[in-house]
Amino acid sequence: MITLTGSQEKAVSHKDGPLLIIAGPGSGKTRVITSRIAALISSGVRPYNICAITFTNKAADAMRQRVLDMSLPSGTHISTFHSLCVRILRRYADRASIGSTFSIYDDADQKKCVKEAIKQADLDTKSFSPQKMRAVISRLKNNLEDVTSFQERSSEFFTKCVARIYKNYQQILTQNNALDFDDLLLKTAFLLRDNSDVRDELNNRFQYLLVDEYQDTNQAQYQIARGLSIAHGNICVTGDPDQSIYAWRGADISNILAFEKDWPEATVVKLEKNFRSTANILDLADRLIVANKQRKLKKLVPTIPPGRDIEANTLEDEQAEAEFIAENIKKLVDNGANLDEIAVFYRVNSMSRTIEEACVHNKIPYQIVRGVEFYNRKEIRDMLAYLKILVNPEDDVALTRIINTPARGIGKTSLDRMAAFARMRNSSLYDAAKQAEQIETLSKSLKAKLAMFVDMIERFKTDINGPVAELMQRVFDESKLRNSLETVAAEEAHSKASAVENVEELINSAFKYDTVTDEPNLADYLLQIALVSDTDAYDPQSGRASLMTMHAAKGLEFDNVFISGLEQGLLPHERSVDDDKGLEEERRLFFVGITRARKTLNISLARYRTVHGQTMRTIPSQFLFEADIIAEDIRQEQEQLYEDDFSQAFDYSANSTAAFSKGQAVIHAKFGSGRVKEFHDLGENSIVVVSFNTGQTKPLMLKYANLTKV
DNA sequence: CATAGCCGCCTTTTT
DNA sequence: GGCGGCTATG
Repeated sequence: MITLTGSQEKAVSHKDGPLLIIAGPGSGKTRVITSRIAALISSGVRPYNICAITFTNKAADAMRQRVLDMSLPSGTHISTFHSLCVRILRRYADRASIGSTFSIYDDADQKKCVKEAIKQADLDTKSFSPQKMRAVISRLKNNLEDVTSFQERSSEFFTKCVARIYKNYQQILTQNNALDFDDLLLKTAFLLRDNSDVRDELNNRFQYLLVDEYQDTNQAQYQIARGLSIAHGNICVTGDPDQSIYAWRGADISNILAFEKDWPEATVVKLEKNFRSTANILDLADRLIVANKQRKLKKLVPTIPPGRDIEANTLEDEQAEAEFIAENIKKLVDNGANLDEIAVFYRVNSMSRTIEEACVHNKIPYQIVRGVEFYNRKEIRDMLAYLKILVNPEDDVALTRIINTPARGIGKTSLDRMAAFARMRNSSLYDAAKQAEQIETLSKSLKAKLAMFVDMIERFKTDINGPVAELMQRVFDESKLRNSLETVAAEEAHSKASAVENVEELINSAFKYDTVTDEPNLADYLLQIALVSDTDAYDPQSGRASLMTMHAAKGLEFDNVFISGLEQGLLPHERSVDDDKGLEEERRLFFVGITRARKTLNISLARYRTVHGQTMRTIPSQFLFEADIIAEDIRQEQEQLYEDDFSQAFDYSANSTAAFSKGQAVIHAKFGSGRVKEFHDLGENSIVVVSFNTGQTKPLMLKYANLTKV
């Protein structure tokens, strides 16, 4: 039997009208949401009329499971914003002026299209890098700025160029009958804004709206939530401004701060008690987060005794750190801990490898919760491109990818000729392939090859309505993709997890989809899989330790947590420290990491770390000092180190030509030119701190840095 | 048209 | 250090 606190009770039983739940970490927020769904249902609301929106698929799955566990009648819509938008857009495709069989483009597809858009605008990809332009366009879309409004707003040369790229990019997407991730939100927001009948219909369909992690909604998501509840005002949002860690993706913390202004009659419930972590852990989290100025004052109220002290340790390098973590995991297990209850967090995915190796070495079973690595594999993308073209023949990106994969003698020249033909006819590449006979520039043998290709695709197409796994198996075999992957694998027998196995894993997941879906079909499967990331594969009962980024850790909790890499440049990350906003978000990220831990928290850093092939002396994270975590240990060590450095530097530089003096202009192979800011002479371990012209300041180990004096 | 080899580019976090 | 894309060669 679960007892609710007074404020939880209030949040659960609140019925009509807007409700804002400000909930700190570990406050039982998810339980409150599910209980609220139950309360709504028992008061007579049909599950069908309830819509709950979560931040990740993983969270949606967990909530669905909880609803099941409570034996509630099914029918409640539970999904992420993106999945909900896909459903809405498919249903109202004509109203939104999009084809109902649209492809969803991810980052890599987007980048290809942006590159093409830059070329079409006669701009060079050096001054306008596809990567950057992609990010700029993404940001514009998240802020609901469409091509027209951006064009009107741009007056300077640069922004005008961006506007042209944006326009071309959007045109390319339309031609391919494709939407990118951001379009899913933007098109839905505009659909709701511009069509009162659609809005009314959806308000009637979803009479109660719940949005979790509201602090991480961006402008587009905000407008969707508002549009979906404007008629009835039955919108319940939960969030914690201190856990906002997606501003880089357009998340707007003011959405939650302004909720009471949007809905003046809103009921506000605060859940401040923490039922998760020991008082020691919460103390630390509190000490850290008070440094943030952009926040509403809030204190974590512990309900659990102090427990174990927070551990903090400095290790020699990242291998030693990983080894240290692995050994401590072993100790925990020896003392009876369950591996499911152990997690290692880091700032960037690339740090997983060292820790993974240490786990292997120490025979610790582990699972890595990665971003999108699986779906970024070449063989997976190839396979999915085959499937996409079956559903959406307009998808030129998919067709370009597979028309000669595996090699079937249709090279770049032929593709260019087809593209010219397609442009003339204003048709797709696949259409050009179909009409190959009429393309005069193509040789006879090419026409035959294209006919065979088209024939194959058309044969696959007959099976798109029905179970997916079987079709995928066929495509894999008959396209000869399997064959070509096997050949490659045979040549390099030592290759990693084989490409064939990866595709088979994909087919397995499709088989699962077939079994749990009422009317499985390829179009539906592709839309679903486009929104799935590896992160969703996290299995809370795998019997293995979990390795993940702090972003991926959002919403999870573990008895024992390790946080690694507490170093300047890493946490806070160097790309985030330019302004206070970025720094505060990094602080919140660390806050999220800390508050995942129930019982023990183990923080670590390395003195030396090799990043991108450069071994560098690290500087302990400012957060350690701010939160007064390892005051003595590290502070003493730091002071000692710097004293040693300076005295030696003084002695050494007096009679050495190798020494770098302050202000010396230098050139570095990677970072370009800069000036020496500090020089710590430690013999062969000397460190030069250089402030580069790029604006970055880096401590470099002399023996690795390969610096040239100018 | 295919292949191999080289160059240059990027590398924060994710739906 | 890894990948995609480009170029030179067969």
